[in-house]
Amino acid sequence: MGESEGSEFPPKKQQQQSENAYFQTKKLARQLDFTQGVLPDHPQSQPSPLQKPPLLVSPAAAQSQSQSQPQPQPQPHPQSQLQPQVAEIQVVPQQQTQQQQQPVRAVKPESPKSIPIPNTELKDGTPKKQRQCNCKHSRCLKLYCECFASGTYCDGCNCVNCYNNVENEAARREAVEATLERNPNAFRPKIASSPHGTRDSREETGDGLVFVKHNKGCHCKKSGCLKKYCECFQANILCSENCKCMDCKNFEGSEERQALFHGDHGNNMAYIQQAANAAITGAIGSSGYASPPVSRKRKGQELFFGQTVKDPSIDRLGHFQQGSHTRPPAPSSSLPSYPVARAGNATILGPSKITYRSLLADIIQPQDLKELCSVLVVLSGEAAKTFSDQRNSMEKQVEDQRETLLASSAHERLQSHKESDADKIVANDCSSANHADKVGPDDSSSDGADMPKGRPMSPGTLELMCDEQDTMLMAAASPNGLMGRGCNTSSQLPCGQGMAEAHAEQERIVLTKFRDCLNRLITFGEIKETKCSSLARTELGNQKDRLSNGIGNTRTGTGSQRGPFSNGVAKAVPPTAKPTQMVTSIVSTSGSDLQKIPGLPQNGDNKLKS
DNA sequence: GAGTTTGAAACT
DNA sequence: CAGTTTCAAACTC
Ligand SMILES: [Zn+2]
Ligand SMILES: [Zn+2]
Ligand SMILES: [Zn+2]
Ligand SMILES: [Zn+2]
Ligand SMILES: [Zn+2]
Ligand SMILES: [Zn+2]
Repeated sequence: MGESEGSEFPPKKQQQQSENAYFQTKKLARQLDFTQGVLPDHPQSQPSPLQKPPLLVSPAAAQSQSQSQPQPQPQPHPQSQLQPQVAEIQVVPQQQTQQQQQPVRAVKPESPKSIPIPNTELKDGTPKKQRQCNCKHSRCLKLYCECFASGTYCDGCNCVNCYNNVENEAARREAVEATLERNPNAFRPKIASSPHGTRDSREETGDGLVFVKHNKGCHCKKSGCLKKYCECFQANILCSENCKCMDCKNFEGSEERQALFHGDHGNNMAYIQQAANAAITGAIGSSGYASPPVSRKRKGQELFFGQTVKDPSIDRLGHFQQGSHTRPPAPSSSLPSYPVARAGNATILGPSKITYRSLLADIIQPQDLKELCSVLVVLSGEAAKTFSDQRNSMEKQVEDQRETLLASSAHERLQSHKESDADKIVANDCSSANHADKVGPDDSSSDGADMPKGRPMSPGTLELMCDEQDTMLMAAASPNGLMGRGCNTSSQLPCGQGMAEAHAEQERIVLTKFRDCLNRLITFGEIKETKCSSLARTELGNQKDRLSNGIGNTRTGTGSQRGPFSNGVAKAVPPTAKPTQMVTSIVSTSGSDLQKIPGLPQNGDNKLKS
């Protein structure tokens, strides 16, 4: 019992310090419905394969701005796919490498285990649910919590003493701040993309593939990076030079790795696990961690692929090693890419030029809007329903509708990108990045910006979408039965009066939600502003210095070769992800810097009031 | 479902 | 920054 109790909890320890702004959210929807009260609750409606719900705004911005991009990622296409929860990953476009691997999807949203399904009726076939956490001691306010880490509220989770919800927004906000303080990129997407221009290694280039890498890399010791314990593996990406894993078998050309996918057992997880175990065991057996590492594996690789990996440098750990152990922050690599990126991504806002960009730019993405619309629709329907008829059965209907709506929107999204399962990739950059050249030491690498989902939308677009909203509303409503059931209640109400009231209620709810949303946006902007300014101050000095040499430094020139050895890119093939798609999706957005902002501010002074 | 393993995140 | 502890998921049985 102790723990479970919830409410009280000792929260404290960490929280003392934090204060800052925080936000991030992914799912707007959830937020919007601020209430679970209103909605029946089920969170899940997640239509998309993506993980959690949608978000509207992204906080990333703050981060992004802050750092320039340390990383090299030039890349062009920011994508929007979603990715697993991995922490940070970068994607680079590349050529195809392996075809075979695709079978497995990297991210699988669902866990095999039993999840309590909140929703009930999901059809089996389609999973829609987003994943639910089972946190017991973190209050879902630490990155340990997948929900929190992904910027979403817990919804339908099995957590104990959860504070990651609207009701505990204040606490959550603090936690976010603290988290960001610790790691400004904490909520960033884990993936970034970059063009990989060179095809050096791969002969098989197809085109358009994307190279993805985890920004921070993994540090696995016993999994061989062939189990989901490994974030790289889980994200379906190859380990890269950013990884500090031991005895890594998650690289291109790895026999063990190939064995896992061989065939396509796409779904057959059991098989994969087994194979992974065999691989791991085998390796260990023969050499133990430290031993003669390379032997088997490498050989195999060479044989199979010959050149690819080649000598480079795989150290005993199986990594590429560049210099020697520590990863060279790769000066070269980081810098270089910059230029490339630009080239590749023409669309990006001007990296080089410093143009003014609204702090709020790109925060709202198309999908977000859709989500918002969907949510509002649902709310509206629900309100109407509630108002007119409070029968229990209705809940179900609403839910279904909601699910449907979300699903459709997600579906759309997907279609445009084509699959999504893979990951969210982001490109980098952004905006603020302007300063180009900064190269950070390495780590921060990320920076670039990754966004989790989608593309940014301009204000104009947003406006346009408003109309669409109406349309969507109607369209969505009628077909699904919102009208038929929920809405219609209002419209069909016998008396006009009831209807009017119902409409009033609907309007109230919708507007309220929207207001909340805007407030959040405001808060986000404020935060971003703050960060920006401080950043600017901080970096001004540095920048100057760099400028002098900086740009000039192009060691990289084209980027084609970034590193000493083949560009450092990782090994790469994303099995699941489809390269092409990714690329496509990525493109559109260039400035993705924002992440989602979770927070909902409700307090501010300048916030909108209803 | 209980128990173990694992590596990220948090903490010191 | 390294070493340790905490945590929740992945995995095993
Ligand atoms: Zn949680
Ligand atoms: Zn949760
Ligand atoms: Zn929770
Ligand atoms: Zn790993
Ligand atoms: Zn790795
Ligand atoms: Zn690895």
